Amino acid sequence: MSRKLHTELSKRERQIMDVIYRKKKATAKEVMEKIPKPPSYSTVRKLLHILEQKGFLKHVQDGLKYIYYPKIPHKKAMRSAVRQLMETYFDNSVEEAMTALIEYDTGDLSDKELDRLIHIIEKKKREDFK
Amino acid sequence: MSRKLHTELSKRERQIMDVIYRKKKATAKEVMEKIPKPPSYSTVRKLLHILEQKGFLKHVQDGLKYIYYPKIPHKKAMRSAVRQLMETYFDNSVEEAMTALIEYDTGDLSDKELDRLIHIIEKKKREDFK
DNA sequence: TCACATGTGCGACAATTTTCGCATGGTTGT
DNA sequence: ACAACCATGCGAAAATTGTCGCACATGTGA
Repeated sequence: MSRKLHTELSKRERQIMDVIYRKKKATAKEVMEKIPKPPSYSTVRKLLHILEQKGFLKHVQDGLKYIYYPKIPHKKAMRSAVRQLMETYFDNSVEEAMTALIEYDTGDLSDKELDRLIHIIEKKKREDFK
Repeated sequence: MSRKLHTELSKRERQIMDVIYRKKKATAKEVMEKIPKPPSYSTVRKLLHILEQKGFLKHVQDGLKYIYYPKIPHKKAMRSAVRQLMETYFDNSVEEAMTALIEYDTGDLSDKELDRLIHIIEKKKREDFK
């Protein structure tokens, strides 16, 4: 049932899913506000409805309105997106992806955080020994 | 001219671009073979043509056939994809992304490579001092 | 209780995407 | 020279996606 999030959605559908994964949850109104070149409220609602039918979203009623949540959990969707990216741009090389990530840094990676990253890697090293 | 690769393509178009970024270059036939639930050869060629018109691909003639290349260079497209992923799933936290990456590792990250990663980070640390 | 604001559901139309088949043209081997 | 093969280009139809407006429901406050 859990279809392929990253190859089976249309343009608008993906934009909406992205918003919801970013915000963790959202109402139709919020989605509309976050979408590039937003269509009408009506349209956004329709798309949300369709995404729910397709099994990518679920909703909870909150007073009058619906709050939409991803049906595929954040972590699982993230993993699938990472795999997709790794395959497409990094030929599955973790090292290359790492390097790109460090370069991605927009200047807010503090010294302390860099140290923490080193720790993470060292921990991984030790784990691999077992 | 260089449109937004990751929000402005249709489903099939993205599938095709993904194949080409993976393989660095490809003929219509190769693309067809790599695509999920492939349509006819004819269709793939048409899509390639459209993508070229839209400015996402260019081709070079090789004897009879066309070899397609991405017009937006691999590195630039990669950065844009990484940014997109970082925003959607990691709230722009490099540290969290790192952790996910290390977990992604399927066991082929050798000790030596882990050391190299540490070096990369330390280099970054030193650079930041300037 | 009645206007009003804020929601949803749905049907119908518009636009875009996706598909394919057919015409055509260059290459190769005989 | 001419099949047979491989490739491209293009037009038109089918399928999907995207859009919106209208009808209806619920909560709110004068």
